[in-house]
Amino acid sequence: MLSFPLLRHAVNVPQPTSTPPVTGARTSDPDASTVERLLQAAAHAFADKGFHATTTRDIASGAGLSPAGVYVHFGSKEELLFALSRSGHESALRLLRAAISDGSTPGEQLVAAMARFTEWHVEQYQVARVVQYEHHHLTPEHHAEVLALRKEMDSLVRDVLDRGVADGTFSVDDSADTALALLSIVVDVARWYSPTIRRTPTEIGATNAALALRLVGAGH
Amino acid sequence: MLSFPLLRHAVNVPQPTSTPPVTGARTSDPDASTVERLLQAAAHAFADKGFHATTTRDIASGAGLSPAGVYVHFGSKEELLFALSRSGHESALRLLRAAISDGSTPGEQLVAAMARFTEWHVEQYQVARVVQYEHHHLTPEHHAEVLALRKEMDSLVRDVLDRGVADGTFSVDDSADTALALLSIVVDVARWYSPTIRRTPTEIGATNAALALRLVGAGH
DNA sequence: CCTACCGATCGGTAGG
DNA sequence: CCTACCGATCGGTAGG
Repeated sequence: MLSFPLLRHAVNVPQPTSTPPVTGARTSDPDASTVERLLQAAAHAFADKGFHATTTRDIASGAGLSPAGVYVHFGSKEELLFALSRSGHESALRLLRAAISDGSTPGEQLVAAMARFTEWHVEQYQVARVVQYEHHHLTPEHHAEVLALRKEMDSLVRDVLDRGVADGTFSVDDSADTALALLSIVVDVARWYSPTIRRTPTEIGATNAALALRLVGAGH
Repeated sequence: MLSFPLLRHAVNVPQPTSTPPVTGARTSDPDASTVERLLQAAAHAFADKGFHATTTRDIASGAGLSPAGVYVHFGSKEELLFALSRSGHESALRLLRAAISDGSTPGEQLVAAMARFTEWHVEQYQVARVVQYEHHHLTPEHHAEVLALRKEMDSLVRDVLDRGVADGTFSVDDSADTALALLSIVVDVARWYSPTIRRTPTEIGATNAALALRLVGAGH
């Protein structure tokens, strides 16, 4: 299991100092494993230019490798996208599940899910962009695998809404429509966010959590 | 001024019958002008595969032209994207302004803006996808021109919110954050919508308008 | 608006 | 994991 999408943790690990200095266009952490560097460089490039506009040479040089270096670790450019997309979806799903299990009421669960999922979209906005906007470029088989994970995210949110309606804390017209709108607010962060924006992940997460409570009629 | 982004109107115009039958991969209305057919074919292809994955040959054949036919009307692939993106932004802006001027109260204006802008994203989802997700591929000069139009859309929505707060019908914590969330709900339609979805544009528009009222504390 | 074409680039492979 | 390379494709142009 790749730890890559949760770089916040990896960054706090003690750093070996035996690595040669970074040269050229390398954009990824020189202390990470080669596969992790490739995934990081791919996330960077795919988020910035999109899958098709990114060349395997961009990714290779971003990871500090020769043009053919990608093919030592991945069979094709699409397989690299798949590895990145799948691990990104799995991280997001774990995060959502953890946030929901932290809350003891539907209101707390909704707030935790919106805040933490939003924070992830900000902190991992390059991975999030690939997760949300590049999965169409996968092969049909790989796409199907990722779509199953996406449906699971949707269900998790809808289930929180249904529990809140059942216990009377939420009031929504249609839980599927409302879940989609909640996810729209979060997913769209990956579109508009840029590192030049001053607001912190926590602030953006708190804003989206408050908006979510309004949307389910529990905003006061 | 191109009428292209409002095809609903063009389709109701009487059709001349002197046009030769459609052959090959043509995807656009054979009765439209060549420039309009190129813009239609480009919207189709850019929305489906993205700017970089689309070849000028895809667009040319979609419009019923030879591979070099694009360059009779546009200097480059990017100029074609710019023409499409600009006319799409202008249509969207006109639509938003018209919807807002139709309402006499902030509540009516918000409902009209959300419903009609959402309907546009559904009915013109290919143009909307290009408008919302492909503008990064423009040259810096063209990008700046389009960003000005995007800021104007944002201001229109924020102004409705501010008027509703001023007259006491809305209650929002921060009008900029709330305007962004409202636009997220609309823009995200271009991501998730597909023609296989059964709900009509009117239904989706009404749903988003109702969600918007909840978000501004006027949902009951 | 088309045919024919060019230079550049790209994904991927051979063979160390 | 690299050097060297190949076949295919692409954006764009010449010259009708």
